Amino acid sequence: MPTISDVAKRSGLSKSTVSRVLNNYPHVSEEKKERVQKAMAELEYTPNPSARKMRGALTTTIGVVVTRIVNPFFSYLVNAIEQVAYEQGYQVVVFQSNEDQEKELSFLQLMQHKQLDGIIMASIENDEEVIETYLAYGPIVFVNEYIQHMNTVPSVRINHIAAAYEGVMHLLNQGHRRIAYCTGGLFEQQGQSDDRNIGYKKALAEKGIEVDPQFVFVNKHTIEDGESVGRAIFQMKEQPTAVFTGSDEVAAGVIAAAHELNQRVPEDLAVVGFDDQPIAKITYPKLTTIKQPVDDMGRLAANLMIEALNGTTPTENETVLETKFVERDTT
Amino acid sequence: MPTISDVAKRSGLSKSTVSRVLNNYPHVSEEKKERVQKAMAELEYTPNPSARKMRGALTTTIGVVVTRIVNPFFSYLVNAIEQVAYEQGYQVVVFQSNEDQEKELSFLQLMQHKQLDGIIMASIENDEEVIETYLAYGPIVFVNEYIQHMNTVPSVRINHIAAAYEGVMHLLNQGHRRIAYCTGGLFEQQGQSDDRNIGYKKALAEKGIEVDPQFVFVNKHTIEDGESVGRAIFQMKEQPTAVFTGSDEVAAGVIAAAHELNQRVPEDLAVVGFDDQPIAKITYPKLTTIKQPVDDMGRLAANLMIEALNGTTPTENETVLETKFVERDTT
DNA sequence: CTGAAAGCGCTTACAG
DNA sequence: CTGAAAGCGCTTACAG
Repeated sequence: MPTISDVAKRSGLSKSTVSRVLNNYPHVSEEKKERVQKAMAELEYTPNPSARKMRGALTTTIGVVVTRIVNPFFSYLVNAIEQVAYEQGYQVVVFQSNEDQEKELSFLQLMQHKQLDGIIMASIENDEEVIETYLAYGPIVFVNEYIQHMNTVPSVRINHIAAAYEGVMHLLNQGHRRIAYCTGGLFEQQGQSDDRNIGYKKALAEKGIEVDPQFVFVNKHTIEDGESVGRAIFQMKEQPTAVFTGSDEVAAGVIAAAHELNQRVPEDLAVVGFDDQPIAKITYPKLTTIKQPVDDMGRLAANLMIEALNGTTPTENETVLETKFVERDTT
Repeated sequence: MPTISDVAKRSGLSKSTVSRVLNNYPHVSEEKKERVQKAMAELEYTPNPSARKMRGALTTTIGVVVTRIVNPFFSYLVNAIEQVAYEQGYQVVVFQSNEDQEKELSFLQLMQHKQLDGIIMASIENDEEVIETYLAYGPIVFVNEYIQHMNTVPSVRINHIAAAYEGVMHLLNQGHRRIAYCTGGLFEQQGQSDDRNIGYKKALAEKGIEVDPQFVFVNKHTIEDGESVGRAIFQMKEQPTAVFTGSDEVAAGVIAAAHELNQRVPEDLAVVGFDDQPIAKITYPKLTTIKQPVDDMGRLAANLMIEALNGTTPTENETVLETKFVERDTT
């Protein structure tokens, strides 16, 4: 591997000068600049990133934390972030926390030694106080998740309350009164994860309907989870006539369970998904769902990060994107 | 950030000694070792990875190249690799090539400056000669894809020929004679990507059936691709009665098209997928497919890589895993 | 505009 | 068993 000294020797100039053209330092004469560039090309020289980092230079690497990359929502989000980052000359490295606080912490730590310039968090396991500590080492951007009232970190997200409200209200307007509800989190909790719950409760309350605890399913994420929810529903004495799920995958599982038990969707059970992933179009019937602008979210988060890295103070500290109710055939 | 000098000062020893305990160097007295460890703990010292890399030390980072992370096959593969790597103290960073040679090349280059210890390639865009060059900088392992007769790089894969043969033969045995075929690649080409084509042709040949070029769809990857394939099939004068697809996603798209056009699966068109991804269970009817042992593939590839990094010559240079034909309701 | 020198935080012969 | 010193490949004041 050729080093900066090799380039200096070959061009007959000093390492300082080579370094200056490498970093687009303004005051280098055109002539020497060309000599250096010629030498770099001939030697196929590429700077050693480790050496640069040690000098405190930027790494042009952005970290993205997600819970699980096999979740399509996250893989599409990462994809969008990567697109923007790549255009701007940044590399992105993806970290799976698996909802493990310790793991997430170890990723945050990578900023300390300049292995990462900044971190985009699409999931949050640690507390506000902990995360705040790492702000000293580089910018952090929240996307998808956020922490309420924490304005030291810019966030990009959707209005979960409104999205859930809209979905549930759609079912109510269709005449449904017994509406089951699935969430990936818990039903009684604090912070952002409670937003969809609030939307559900709000819609019900407006119609004077009380929440039936039996109809609430917590901690549901996968197709399998959805299947078991479906089976549970169809076994109930007083069955719900509709279910609002937290993700297209759970919804797809519910529909699969309906087929299994020879129940009709939407006649016996209406189903609303969340996300509008590709699978929403291959369930049968096709899934009514709430479209998240996942590409926009990723792109905006990436842009916010790059702005922060360039020292620009972000114009928006809290970007809330619109969701879109997509009516298909399961309602 | 505390440095090695801080630890040396605090423990009253030299940097050399600190470095030795850091690297588990054998000849350090128990007493000094403890003093160093105490100082490290008190200072919350963590070594600077950039400085270590510059000295040529391992980075304990493994790169994984895939075409697109939004492809579930790849996200599950990455997930499995990461699990093993994490247990062994390695970090993995994922690279999307988007089937771009240049991009892939830039990832390979990261080994040159020790940013990456080794690379697991789940997709291959560059030629054998190019890839071979980078072997000088670190180990490479192929998983999923491979290059025929290239025995300088260990590979983990399935027998694509046998898998496709089995799927097509299943249809033939059911009496189908007009069997369409979708591939993610081309139909006439060389190397590994041709393997499934060979299996298809072989099965047909055994029954004395000629390939109908009209029935061959190339370059199909997504659900949307599958839908257009389905529409094309149902428009044909002499329709195929079955289709063997290259992925569950394409198969799901075909099924969606069938629903749209009021055609029955499998009565009007039998469908076989490939991969056995989660979506295979939520199509209606449930998808008959070929299960790839994606977790095993990922785990084995990761283990091969770690062995290579530890200087062990791998026992197997070419690991071929079994696929499993999973009959559900679309055939 | 250009170069010599110091230093980033480590590791590793070389002595002892 | 332990330490002083050199060096990995860069960047950046400091002079000129």
